[in-house]
Amino acid sequence: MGSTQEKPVQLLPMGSLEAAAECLKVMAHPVRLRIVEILTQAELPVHEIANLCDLAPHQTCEHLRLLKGHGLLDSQRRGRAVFYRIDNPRLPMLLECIRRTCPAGGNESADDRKRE
Amino acid sequence: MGSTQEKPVQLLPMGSLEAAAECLKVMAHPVRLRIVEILTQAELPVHEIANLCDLAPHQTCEHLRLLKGHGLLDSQRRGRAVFYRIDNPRLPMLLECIRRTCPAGGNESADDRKRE
DNA sequence: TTGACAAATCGACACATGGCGATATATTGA
DNA sequence: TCAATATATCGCCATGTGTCGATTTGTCAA
Repeated sequence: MGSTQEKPVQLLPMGSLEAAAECLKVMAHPVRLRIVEILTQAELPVHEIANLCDLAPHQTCEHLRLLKGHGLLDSQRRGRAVFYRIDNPRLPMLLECIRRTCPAGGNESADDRKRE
Repeated sequence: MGSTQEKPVQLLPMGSLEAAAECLKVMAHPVRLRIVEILTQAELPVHEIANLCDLAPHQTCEHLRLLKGHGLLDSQRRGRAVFYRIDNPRLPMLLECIRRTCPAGGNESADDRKRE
């Protein structure tokens, strides 16, 4: 230890890892992954998101609030509906990363599954 | 609902999202991100990893055990040392995703980020 | 104004998790 | 055998998180 010979190891600053961990922590939930996946493709109001996720509206709200509270989503009210959209470039990239590392490749739609 | 105008929404099967969330949950920790980052570049014994992470050996063990328990790492004993290495293709890709979405681009090491 | 709908918030609970000290196991060399 | 090094595990406690029911706020139409 403490050798003068530094290893050719290039490491990210700890602050970046902490920020990334924070983001991953928020995203480490199947429903929130689904929400972000949906919002990648469309800007939608809460009750539509809840519908697509098969989730109670007020639970959907809590997930959305958490995501927005971490600067991952943005919202805008139109009439009585509030539309959410993605507000962080890390999210689409993370989703792409997940798609590419899914067992089946993840590029195909869900039609080869019985559900949904 | 039931409109004839359905959106071409392609969603991953829920099982894939649950598996991905599980993986993200394990990786949502700055130290474990650091460990995986290190192991991306070299196969190392526990005490070296602990050293690079500035962490107590037995804490390093716990992180390694958690990662291994989820099939993300593999280990091999050589003498009295146990070497760990990455055993899941999702990890390098996740790290790459993090590097590319870091504020500064994340390609440079921490020591040449003094100015600007 | 009232009523209906949409979204958000609050309080409480069970449960999981991280961090820590202490201890246990495994391997090597004397 | 024993001691030293290297890993691994255990028990405890404080904290964080997910989930739920109930309630509140905001908006529109009549």
